[in-house]
Amino acid sequence: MPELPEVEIVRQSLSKKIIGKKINKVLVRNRNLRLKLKSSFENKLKSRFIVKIGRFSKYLILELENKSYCIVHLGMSGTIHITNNRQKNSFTNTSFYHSPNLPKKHNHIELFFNDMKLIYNDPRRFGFFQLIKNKIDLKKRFKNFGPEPFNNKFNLSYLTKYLKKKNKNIKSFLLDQKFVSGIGNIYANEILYLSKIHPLRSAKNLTKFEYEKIIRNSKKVLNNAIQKGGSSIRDFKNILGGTGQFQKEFKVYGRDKKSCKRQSCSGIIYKIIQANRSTFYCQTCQK
DNA sequence: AAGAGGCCCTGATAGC
DNA sequence: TGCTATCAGGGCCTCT
Repeated sequence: MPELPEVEIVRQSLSKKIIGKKINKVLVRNRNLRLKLKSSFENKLKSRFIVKIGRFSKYLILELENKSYCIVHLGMSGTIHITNNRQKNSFTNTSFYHSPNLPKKHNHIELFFNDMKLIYNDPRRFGFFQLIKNKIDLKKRFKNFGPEPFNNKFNLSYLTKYLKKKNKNIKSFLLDQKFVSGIGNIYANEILYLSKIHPLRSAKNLTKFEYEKIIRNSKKVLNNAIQKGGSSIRDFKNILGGTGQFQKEFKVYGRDKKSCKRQSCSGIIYKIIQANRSTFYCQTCQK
């Protein structure tokens, strides 16, 4: 599911709900997430206050008042919901309460606050919670990650230096978190479309102008997606159970055999498999 | 040592 | 209807 924009939406909405609140109780139903939860997990969170909710790349970072952290990754199918914890299954948001998509299975972790609880649901269990004891370790955790597209470090000299010596296609690099953090399969496809670059092009052979387009369009696509509340193609829900709207703006993702949305282009969108992932591109305007 | 490929897991959908 | 196969937004590990 979640690439940087979706995680940012969760961060923003969660911030409004649980900052300053105390975790009264921690309930774990399934410890076998991508990272197995240790037996000390509950006690390290219990009675702690949440002072801030940050985000790096596709990771949520809950900061606690004792300067430790809880990293949350949503994997492919993870969602976080906030509900009223007084009445069982009574959701604060009525549209969610009536939603047929109300999750029942796979609620693996619950954090109880005074007036509400946070529920982590993840059918595929590719996501995880990870406790980090201090700021130094937090820094270490992300030391091998490339900059986010919004970071000034993601600039022309960085791209040139990084890509010129390597032999891979540009799509693979956009998905490579060591190169750039936060882009996943949907947005990689959309960025290359906007940049009119064929996904199979060798990264080192792109022109300076094309590197600049990638930098510009990475920011643009992710910012637009955040503004639209993220993309919901199957699993993604915000914390009240609502869907994002950016999927309506997809130019290529999921548009196999459909016509190119560029007015001046009469091309068709093709789907290929690249590094085990679906790639969508316009045969005509992406060169 | 970069790069390709397999794998973790469940659920939705397509095809027979 | 019910089976099997395929695919899904991520990232880590292994092998060459």
